[in-house]
Amino acid sequence: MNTMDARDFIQIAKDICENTGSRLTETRQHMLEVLFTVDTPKSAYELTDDYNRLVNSPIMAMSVYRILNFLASIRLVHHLHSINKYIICKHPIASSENQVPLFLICTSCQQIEEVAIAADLIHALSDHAESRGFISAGSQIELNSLCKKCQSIIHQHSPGDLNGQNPTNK
Amino acid sequence: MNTMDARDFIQIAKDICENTGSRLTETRQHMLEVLFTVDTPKSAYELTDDYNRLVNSPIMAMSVYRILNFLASIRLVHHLHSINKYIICKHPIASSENQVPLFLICTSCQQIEEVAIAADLIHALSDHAESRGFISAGSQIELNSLCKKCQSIIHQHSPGDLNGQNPTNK
DNA sequence: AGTGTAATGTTATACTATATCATTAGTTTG
DNA sequence: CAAACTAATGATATAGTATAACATTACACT
Repeated sequence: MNTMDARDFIQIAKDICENTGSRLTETRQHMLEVLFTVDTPKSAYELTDDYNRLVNSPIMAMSVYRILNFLASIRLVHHLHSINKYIICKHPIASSENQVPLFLICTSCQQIEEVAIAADLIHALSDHAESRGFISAGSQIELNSLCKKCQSIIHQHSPGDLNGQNPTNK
Repeated sequence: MNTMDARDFIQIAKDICENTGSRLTETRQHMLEVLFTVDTPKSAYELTDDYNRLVNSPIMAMSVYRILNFLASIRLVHHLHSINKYIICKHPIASSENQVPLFLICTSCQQIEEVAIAADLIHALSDHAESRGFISAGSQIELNSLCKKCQSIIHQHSPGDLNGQNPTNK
């Protein structure tokens, strides 16, 4: 399905930048490569470490934030709010079509699946919004879930508590 | 629509606590009253200030986090990840029914509307999850939107940019 | 009253994010 | 080509968010 390599991403990024008057600088390009390599949600500081491990000229967190914001603005990176981490966009093409990213986030092991779904599927939701006077502004949807692996693990240990909502202080 | 007052919330909280072996302490109760009073999404530190303004015996942020986590675990408080703020649950009854909270978040003024929607409406989404081996774990859905007021304001100033995704560094 | 546990107090610290100003690197224009 | 302009990054400081760890208090149950 996802047969794109890092070069494809960089080419797409270049195209977007040309169309918007921004530039795909060396650091931005390196960051894309790092994101493509790690391919798992990471915090900005984790990405700073990854960058400095994988790229010769070091970078600071401040710059990483700026670059992540930039890459998110051209929709090549997603910020997953519910776990506060960043991940490369798996379907950069879909942005031109009528699609919305759906993120399945395993609340146990934080494995992610990004699925591009038809925007129609959230029409029922945006209808609710409109009935309240809101208009939906193309937000991604994050679905707390359990991946197959963690389903079986948790089933062994505590069948019944699938959402970690037990009242507790810890 | 929402005719509940603070006492109703506290009664519900008491019932939940009785059923789960936890306790609705004075601080927890006060926090519920504060949340009910402010009735707008606030950060944990903002709530700390509010609490200390409204309640006589002072509290520290550490305790606020613990109490917010507790109240979220019994679903009387929602943590809105996309803006990283907390708000009281407007539909505490719905938890027993087959409903899911949908949050309309105005990305401009951060006004919130909480709507309880039928869980069926997100079946199409959880079907996607299942096809990937994930099972959905009752997550809330946050929809970035624009409220009526901000729609007109933004329409006056920059028609066309409704989602703030312009590539930029600022 | 004594024991066990839940909840909070207290202090410290880790983690996340942005403000600000200086500098560099392209781009445009004369 | 040099001057002027703007985008992007470097560098430092600081704001804002969250949790760890241990002490203490309050309630619950024999």
